[in-house]
Amino acid sequence: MNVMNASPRRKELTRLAAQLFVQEGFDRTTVRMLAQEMGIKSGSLFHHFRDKQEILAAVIEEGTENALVIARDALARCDSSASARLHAMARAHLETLLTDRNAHVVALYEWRRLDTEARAHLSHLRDAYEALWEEVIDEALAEGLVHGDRFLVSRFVMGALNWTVRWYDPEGTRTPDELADELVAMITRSASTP
Amino acid sequence: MNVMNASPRRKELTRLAAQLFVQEGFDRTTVRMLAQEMGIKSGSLFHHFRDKQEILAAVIEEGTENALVIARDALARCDSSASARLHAMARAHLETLLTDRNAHVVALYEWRRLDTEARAHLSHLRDAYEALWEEVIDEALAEGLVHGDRFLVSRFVMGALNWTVRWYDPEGTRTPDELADELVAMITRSASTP
DNA sequence: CATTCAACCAAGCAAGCGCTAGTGTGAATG
DNA sequence: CATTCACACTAGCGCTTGCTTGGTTGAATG
Repeated sequence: MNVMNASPRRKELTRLAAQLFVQEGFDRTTVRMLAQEMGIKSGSLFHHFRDKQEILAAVIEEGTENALVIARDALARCDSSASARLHAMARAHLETLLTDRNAHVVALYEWRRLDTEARAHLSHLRDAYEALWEEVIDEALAEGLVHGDRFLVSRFVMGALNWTVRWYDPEGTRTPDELADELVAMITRSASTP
Repeated sequence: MNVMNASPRRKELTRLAAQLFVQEGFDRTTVRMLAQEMGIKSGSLFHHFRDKQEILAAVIEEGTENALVIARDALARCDSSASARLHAMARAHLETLLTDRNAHVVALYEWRRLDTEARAHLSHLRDAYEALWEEVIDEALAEGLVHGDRFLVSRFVMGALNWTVRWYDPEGTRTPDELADELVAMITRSASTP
């Protein structure tokens, strides 16, 4: 078996699995469907993954790790004003969400299908990502850019952003960046009225 | 068979099904599990519902119809200012979402499992509900209570509200009404700065 | 040139799935 | 009193599921 490593083949298989999981949902995606999409037989699948659950974990892990990297990069690259950082974070969030869409839809919708150990491991990744958000929100609150409870604000913002995977049309007129800016504008116009 | 009617027995079974669908997900919930939860044998289930799909449709239909009724009542009961209507709509949304939680979680997460005809029928219900939202948002925009694109604003707001089912704790300190008011406050403080 | 090894396949098992067929009730209806 | 009806049961059919087993490749390694 070839578990626990990150061979290029495994990465490619993970990408294909993400697509199928989005199309059909995790439970309705059979190992035979996965194998066919990958151009192999169903038995061969278990050379790369211990079981079906591990494929799901691999998909979610990849997506969340990417999100973390992109968000950290974006924050490191922008200047240190609360406004710039808030914009950067929102843009980074939508960028990952909509370009690496499959993995994130799976993470959002199939999280509960993870078994206990996988969930424990991935929870840390997700928490690290959400910590970035709360940090940025804290700065925005401190500068009076937004008002309200830090917990509530970050949940509302993440809700609004994550919901976009349900309606956003990449062929439409708006870019993800414009979307992010509009949301930030919606919640920060209150800045000048204390 | 007893399909297409709304016997009290069927209503009760639908409520139980909603709970199981939330706990396990639609696909992982077997007809045998449903039957056991209902205190009957699996075969008897098909006296009340044509097939498993119809149980899902029943769950979602009930939830959406309730949401419509509650939202219309709330709008009819408040005064006609844009602010009052916006608050009423947000409160009504969270009230249904969090008290009739099971049905709505199913509607949000298992929508794609509906077959074509059921989806067509339920789409109308959902559209009617979303139309209420856009109406209220339009009024808020007209009065300068919020700014931005009507389409975007309503999507962002619904995203923020629907996301609450993922983190809201009914045992916590905040009531749904307070939550709704805080969200409205977050996006309307911009009113006095044109 | 022998060995190793990742990658694959063919075949199939045991369990579980949605659903059906046929039957038995006790209460309401005519 | 005969009939109907809603509701439940038993038994199981036909199929799909995730996964295992044992064996075959063709390229890389020493």
